[in-house]
Amino acid sequence: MTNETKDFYNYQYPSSFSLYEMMNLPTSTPSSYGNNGFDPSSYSFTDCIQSSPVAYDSLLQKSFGLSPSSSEVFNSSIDQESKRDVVTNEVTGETPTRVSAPSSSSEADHPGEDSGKSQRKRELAEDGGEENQSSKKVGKAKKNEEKKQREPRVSFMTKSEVDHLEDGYRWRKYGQKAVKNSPYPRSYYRCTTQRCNVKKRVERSFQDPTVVITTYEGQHNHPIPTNLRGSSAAAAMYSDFIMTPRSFTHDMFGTAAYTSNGSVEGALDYGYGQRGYGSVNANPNASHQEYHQGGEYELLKEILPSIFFKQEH
DNA sequence: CGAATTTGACCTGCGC
DNA sequence: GCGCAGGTCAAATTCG
Repeated sequence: MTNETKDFYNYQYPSSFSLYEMMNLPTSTPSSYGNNGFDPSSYSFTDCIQSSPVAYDSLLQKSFGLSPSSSEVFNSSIDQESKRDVVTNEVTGETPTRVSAPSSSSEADHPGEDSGKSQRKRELAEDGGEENQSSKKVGKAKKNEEKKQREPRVSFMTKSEVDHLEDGYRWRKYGQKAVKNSPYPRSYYRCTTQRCNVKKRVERSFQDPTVVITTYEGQHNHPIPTNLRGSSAAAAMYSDFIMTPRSFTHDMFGTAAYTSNGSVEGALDYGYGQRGYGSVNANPNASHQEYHQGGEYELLKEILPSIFFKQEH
């Protein structure tokens, strides 16, 4: 694996939480998350697992009717700023590598920057450049102020023939860029709902063109548009969705299904129709729901409405 | 005709 | 400071 490849994976999948936390097991590196007081073991999948204390493969089986041997497992992660520079290459299982926040996250670094940016651009056009310097300075000052915030990101890989998988939300494409060292472009989408600034990037893996890498950024603040709920079936028809937290994949499947290039294959029904905003999840424990408000768990529910949070009985 | 997509230009951060 | 790469804008174009 080349360095670029490693960078690629490190960028896409900075580890955010480990299997140990997810499974509520003791971890030897508890200090990893102590920087900002954010304890991922209190959020993310930990409680998902806790609320349904089964092994991941059992989770797959019970929740999705999948067996590890029949669904292809790739990676996903929840990206949290405080943990961004603690990175393990879960794909290769290589030694942890320190990776600084990538420049590609520049926009993510400055949510809400868009308006200022576009305003600046408009000013440039309208003023004929006379106010260029001042407007640039304003932009920079504004940037610094807003630099702290960064939307959490979740990325995962999906085996699919279509680039843009239907996930129940409405997206507007606002850009496309060629990706270095990849023949496949990266597409940029923004949620079309007003005041919802969730974005997602979609690109095809240059290593495995059958794999689509989707990165979500931010949290939806609205329900899924109801008139789209049925349409996801089409995407599910020819996509094998794989939802595997990055560390999860490595730690668990590194010794199990994931090792020998390990794949766990199968189709997964998106089933968005079951989902309601903030109301549907796999966790029958109401207190958990409250507990997760605003955490990664919520984010996951928003982003993956039916993958992990749907249970049919 | 409005909404969505395309695409070239532009902006920003980072590494050298 | 410069060049590169990622990310965004917005006019033009296409689509339904």
